[in-house]
Amino acid sequence: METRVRFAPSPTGALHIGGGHTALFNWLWARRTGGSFVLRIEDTDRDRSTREYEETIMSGMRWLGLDWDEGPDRGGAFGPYRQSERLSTYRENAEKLVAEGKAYREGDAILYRVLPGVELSFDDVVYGRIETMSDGLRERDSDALKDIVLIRSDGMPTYNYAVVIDDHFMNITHVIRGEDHISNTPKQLLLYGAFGWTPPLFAHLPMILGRDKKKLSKRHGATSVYEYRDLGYMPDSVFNFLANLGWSAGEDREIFTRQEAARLFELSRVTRKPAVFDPDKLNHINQEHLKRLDPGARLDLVKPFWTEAGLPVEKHDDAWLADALTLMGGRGQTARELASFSDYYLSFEPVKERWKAEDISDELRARLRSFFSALLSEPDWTPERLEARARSRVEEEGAKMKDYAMTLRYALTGMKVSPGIFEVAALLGRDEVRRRLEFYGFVQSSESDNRPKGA
RNA sequence: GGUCCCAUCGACCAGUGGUCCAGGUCGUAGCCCUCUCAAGGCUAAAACGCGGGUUCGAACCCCGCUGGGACCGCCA
Repeated sequence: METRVRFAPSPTGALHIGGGHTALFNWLWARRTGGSFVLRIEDTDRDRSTREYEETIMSGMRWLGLDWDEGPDRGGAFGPYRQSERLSTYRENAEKLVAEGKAYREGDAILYRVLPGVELSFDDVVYGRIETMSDGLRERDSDALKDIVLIRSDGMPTYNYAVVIDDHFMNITHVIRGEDHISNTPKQLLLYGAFGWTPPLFAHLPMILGRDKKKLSKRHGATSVYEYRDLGYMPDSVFNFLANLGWSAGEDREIFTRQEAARLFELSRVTRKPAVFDPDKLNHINQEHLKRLDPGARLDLVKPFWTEAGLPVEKHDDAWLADALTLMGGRGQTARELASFSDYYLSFEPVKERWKAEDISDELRARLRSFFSALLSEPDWTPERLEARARSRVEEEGAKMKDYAMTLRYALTGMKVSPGIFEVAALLGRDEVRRRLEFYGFVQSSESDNRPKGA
């Protein structure tokens, strides 16, 4: 039988980390088994559900690379895929239970009568055997059994009822959802029993917690997947990171692509312990994915952040910019960081803002002038030659490389950290290096008139 | 209060009765490299919550305790 799984968010907000995690595991299982991934919108809460959120959730899923086979936007053989469009199905089936005496009306609502002594145990794919009785379905602080509302007074179905109807009629084989739904499962099982339907397999996923071990919420900072996109994380990284929460590929594999994960995924390897969301680990995973990117792709990723910072991206040639990013090496854990760490390639402005060359004595300035003019006169403008030239100068003077290299670094980048400064100088080109050094008074302006050959 | 779930380094995972004085990764610390910072290489500190069983033998099985968490809405 074909595997059919579903992700069923309610469109009352953006796609959150927890929802993304659930969607991801459903996707993984569908792809792993060659089955179908259904997107169903649970919009029975009229007050909070909007089409806009529905769209936001779908684009959040697309950003993560989670494509679905059936859904409100693309249809399918088991539609409609919005609960608000399935009202008649809910009503008809509830009426059936009323006719059989299993449910009753109360005003405009329909409630299912909970009988005591009904065994509601099930074998969870990840949690194993879970034993419960209908006797546990009580009202808070009460001994009375609580009947289950099927249809509300406003005509809308309740969550616990709608899921059962939908999962049944959509032929869902595996219900993969958060652990917070374990305690809803017995109620749903009761309804499957009432209809005489075979329930799907249930696989509950561990919760994702914040640093304080509490359920992830707004208090913990970024919680929607889009916030991570805006922070400069790659979808591949967020995917990879989320996949490692509650599951491991085994063989010490931690960094992988969606396709690799889909090939390796096993529901039986899902953990039961709630997992704490660790931003440091996400950073690391993002850095790994960033490193694996080819220069062109990395450039595409970083460009928007340069543009956002007001840097003149169009003034430079793509290949050159890609080289600059390659030179950045492993620096920067996100595209945003990488963009900010590399601004000096695109413009001298931020450099000037960061560094004023204030604490340079006249004596030092004189030495720097002589050093930098020697450097600028180097005919072969390559990192190797520049460094060799600098070294011999340093040796002659009995000075330290650090003194000159750091000043050069400040003058070219305005930062105290950067890639090898001779590499940076080589890439920037002789003219640009001269311009920056002149600005700080480390080179006589007149020198630009008798510049050496090859400039 | 009731029902249910969980319990390995600070964090994420590995581990399914002996090969575990517990392994990998992030983070942390140190060293190497070095013009700086990353990256890279090397090293270190760091955990089976507690108590009982079962067994020749338990991180792995059972019970209790403790500690976390979820749910108990005409929200989903």
